[in-house]
Amino acid sequence: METPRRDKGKSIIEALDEYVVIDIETTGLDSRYDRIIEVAAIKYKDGVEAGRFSELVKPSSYNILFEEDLKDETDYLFNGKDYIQYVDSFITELTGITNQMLKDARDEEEVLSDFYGFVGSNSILVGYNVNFDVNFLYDELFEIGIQLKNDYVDVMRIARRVKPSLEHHRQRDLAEVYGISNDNAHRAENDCVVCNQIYCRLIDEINNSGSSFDDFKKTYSKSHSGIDIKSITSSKTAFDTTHPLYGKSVVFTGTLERMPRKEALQIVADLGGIPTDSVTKNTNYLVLGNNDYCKTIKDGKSSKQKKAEALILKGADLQILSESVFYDMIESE
DNA sequence: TCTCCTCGAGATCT
DNA sequence: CTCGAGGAGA
Repeated sequence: METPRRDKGKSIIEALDEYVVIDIETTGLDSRYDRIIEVAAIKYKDGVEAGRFSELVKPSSYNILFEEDLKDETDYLFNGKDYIQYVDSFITELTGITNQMLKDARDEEEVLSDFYGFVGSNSILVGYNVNFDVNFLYDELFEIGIQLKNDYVDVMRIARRVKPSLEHHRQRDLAEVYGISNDNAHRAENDCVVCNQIYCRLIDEINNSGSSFDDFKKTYSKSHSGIDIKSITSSKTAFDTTHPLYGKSVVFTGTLERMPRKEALQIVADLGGIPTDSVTKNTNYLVLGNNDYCKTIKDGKSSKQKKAEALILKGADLQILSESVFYDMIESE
């Protein structure tokens, strides 16, 4: 069971003059199972670098290999008892980071604590598909008692809008388009430098296009669903931690009878729950409103409900509630 | 037109 | 996750 990322910062579109570019390398793509192996952050102020942090990370967990798994191309360590592996050969190939390098690195608690100290709690983070990095960092910082709340600018999001004709919008593609050298790709510090150059070039391009960056921002402003889920936060600081909705991720489907969805989401937040708008493995409750009006739903079940039912079959910690049960829950405070 | 809600398709991070 | 397209209702 996982806990939702409470109070995680939100994705914003901004042309900042003060920010921190971040990048991490990890043992894989899945923040539930993989670990951070390198972190980097570079501060910029008014177009000038104002500090740099870059360090390898020794993960808190590793694989133990059996004798028969010791292939020539596999990079492993022998600690006197077991053959251990932080990273597999794919990651070593991709990043150039070896098990030997990680063995000599500081523990993740120390590095991440220093990293957060460098970045600060009020800075705005900039990165490429930076939600990936923020999720890993949120989870690993949370383990050492730090909550990462910084808002972040995803350069990839801007790149897609500025260069819609490009076939791909990977960091390396944008680097190529702008003629930015990318020799040390997939080392965190290098990727920060490259990401920053792409960010600056994109901003230049927007400002030179005849309209302002504010105009550019407006093309995002009308939120897609009508509800900006991240803007729903609780004004309270203390919660009843025994309330059934406390710490739970809640999703609504359909139209509620008694109140607009936005109001219901606000109530969830005020009870210490986490308002969410899509069903994932992290979802704890799905509240069913009325879907009668919606012709696209043929068999009476929304896609959210179907997804939730599938997750429940797989043993997820998720309950489907009727609207009235939801009202009972919020009134039993 | 604006608000609130839906589905489906398509990328990127290591 | 993000975005585009579209229904329903006021």
